[in-house]
Amino acid sequence: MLELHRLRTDKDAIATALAKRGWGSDRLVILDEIITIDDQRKALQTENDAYLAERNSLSKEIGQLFKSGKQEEAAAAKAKVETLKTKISETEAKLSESQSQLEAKLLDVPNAPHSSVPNGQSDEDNEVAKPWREDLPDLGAEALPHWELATKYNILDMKLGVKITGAGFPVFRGKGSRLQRALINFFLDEASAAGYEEIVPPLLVNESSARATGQLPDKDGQMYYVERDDLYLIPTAEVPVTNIYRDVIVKETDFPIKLTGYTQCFRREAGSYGADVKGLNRVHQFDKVEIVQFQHPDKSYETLDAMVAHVEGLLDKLELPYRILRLCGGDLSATSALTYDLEVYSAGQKRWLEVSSVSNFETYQANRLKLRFKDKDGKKRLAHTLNGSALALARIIAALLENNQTADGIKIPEVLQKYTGFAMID
RNA sequence: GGAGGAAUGGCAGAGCUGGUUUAAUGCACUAGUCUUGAAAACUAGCGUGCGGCAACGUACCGGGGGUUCGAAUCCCUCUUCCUCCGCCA
Repeated sequence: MLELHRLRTDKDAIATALAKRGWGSDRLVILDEIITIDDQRKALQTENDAYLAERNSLSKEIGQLFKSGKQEEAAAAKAKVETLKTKISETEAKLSESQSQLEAKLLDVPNAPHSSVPNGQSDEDNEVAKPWREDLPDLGAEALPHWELATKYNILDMKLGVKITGAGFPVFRGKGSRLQRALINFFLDEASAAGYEEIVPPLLVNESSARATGQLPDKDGQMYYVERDDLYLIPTAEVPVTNIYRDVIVKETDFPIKLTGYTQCFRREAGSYGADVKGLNRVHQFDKVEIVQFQHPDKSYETLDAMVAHVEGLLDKLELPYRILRLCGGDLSATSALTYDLEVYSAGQKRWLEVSSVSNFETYQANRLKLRFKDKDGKKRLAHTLNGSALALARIIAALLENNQTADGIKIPEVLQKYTGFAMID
């Protein structure tokens, strides 16, 4: 949620920023509507507070009158309070109505994109912030996509997943499973070495948590929901890990707070079709190591760069060709102010696969989380939150299989060999 | 799943036979005095949201609802924790 105060004082700048998301004047009227509702809300509260103050002081008087035995005067005062109570319930009803209107409207406003976010409608307008530094690998016409390699070496079985659960639930086996576990350990070790505290969080979260990180209400349909217990399966470790700091006021000196967590992730994602969703390209359950940081507002963009650099380091060590995209306004998620996507080139499918998304949410997420810090003057301010995948496994495996295929089998990158215990899938 | 007990400000902990509680007190924390420095002692400050330039007002004692002129305090309900029983990797 955008901060109301910022919206009131900096409306024009926010409107300009929202235009990058394709918001025209027809949609931007919501900003003025919000301010009008907020004005009403303030007036109602002032009115209601006055009634409450009067009731409180009358009630005290009544107490005194009873003590001194003045029953009749007490009865008269009671009658006065009685009429006040009707007014109070009226204004309170209006007040809560305008509060919920305000909140509903605020939830409809996405984050204001950062000044560097390019204009654009869709993923086709994303800007290549950093192209791959060399030529892309060309394995020729013989190169197989990962789903065929998986079958050839019996390391991944999508059909078995259909039998056990349904489409989009991969079953890894043998060296495929070992590779999966190796990648998780490699990513976690790298994150620890970079100063992130490792977290093992719950995989199911309650409604408050899903709301605080912004999955609810807008992405309701993307999460699996356990109705009987009113819990949601997490779509990313971001949700439980970030919620560690819900309703927390930290010290300024605590920054940066760096957390990492490996979890399985569950996404319903009403699928697309064809090659986009084939094999591991898009699945309902996948593994991901997430990195999360909470940072002082003055330093969050340095931190964003550092997080991107961390992910780049992982890809370099895995010897995978990648490029970095700066998402345009139309492709930016509602909560993000600036997002870099890292895409890996997968030589079997001859296409780029998104393996990481690193974002700065500025105060948008912290506002719902109520994650604050006390600054030097003792004033409470919202922190900036950032997160990124480091990395999502399924597509990394897809790219590793495709790019490293040889006539003798699939080569394991050197850095992973101490984790897998083998150098070749054959 | 069954029975009983509990939930108060960063922590500990009063209040809980309803009315100067605008929540005592201690610890921790912050600033100052003293000191060569530290400790101790002393002085002051020290929860959060909303409204207000401010004074101040208002709300919050696990969540929600109710009774009452008035609720931390009484009632209902939900959640969580503790003790005991049952089941269980």
